[in-house]
Amino acid sequence: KEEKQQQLDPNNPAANWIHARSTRKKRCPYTKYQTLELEKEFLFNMYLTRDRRYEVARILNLTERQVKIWFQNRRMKMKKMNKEKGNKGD
Amino acid sequence: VMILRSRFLDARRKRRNFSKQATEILNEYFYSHLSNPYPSEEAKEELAKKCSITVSQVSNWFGNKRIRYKKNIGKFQEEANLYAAKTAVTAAH
DNA sequence: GGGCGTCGTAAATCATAGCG
DNA sequence: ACGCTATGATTTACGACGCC
Repeated sequence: KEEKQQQLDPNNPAANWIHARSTRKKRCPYTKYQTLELEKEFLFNMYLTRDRRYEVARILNLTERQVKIWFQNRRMKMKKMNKEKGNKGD
Repeated sequence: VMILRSRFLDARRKRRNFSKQATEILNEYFYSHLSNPYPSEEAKEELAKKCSITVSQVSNWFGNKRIRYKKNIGKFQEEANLYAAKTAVTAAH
């Protein structure tokens, strides 16, 4: 394995679009249990109240921020699925 | 039965690689916009049409391409030169 | 003005198509 | 037939911006 962060030389056209988000938390896949419970909650309602968010986070051992973001992502996923559904049924 | 069930549940992941021609079109765009490989929504729609794939698939392709390119520029150098040359020839005519 | 909304994306990971 | 890697899709986590 090779290592690497190649230093982009100024000639490289790609020099500017590569920007590293240094302080971002690494993605960590949720367990089946966590995902299942989140899906159940989503089925109950797509938008969380502050109290529900607190409860769900506590029960699943996630932060409230993670739960909030999970719901945001889940709504985007639903929107995408509906859009593709617009074309025919196989 | 379990096999059929798993296939049904994971049907979304059923995929075929894109045609050689579609890949060609996407790569041409990518390498001719290397300084900013972020197609607008309209450009994505046009690429999708030309490649006979969906706009989401175009977005996925660019997302994967950008990250994989950046992770190992050396590995893509040959490909980059190939498309750069192709674009140059096209422009000349 | 803070907090949650969407939108587009990065990066990691998943699942498998396909090739040697 | 099989193992491996390339490839397309999905999953977390944010930044940027909007609205109330």
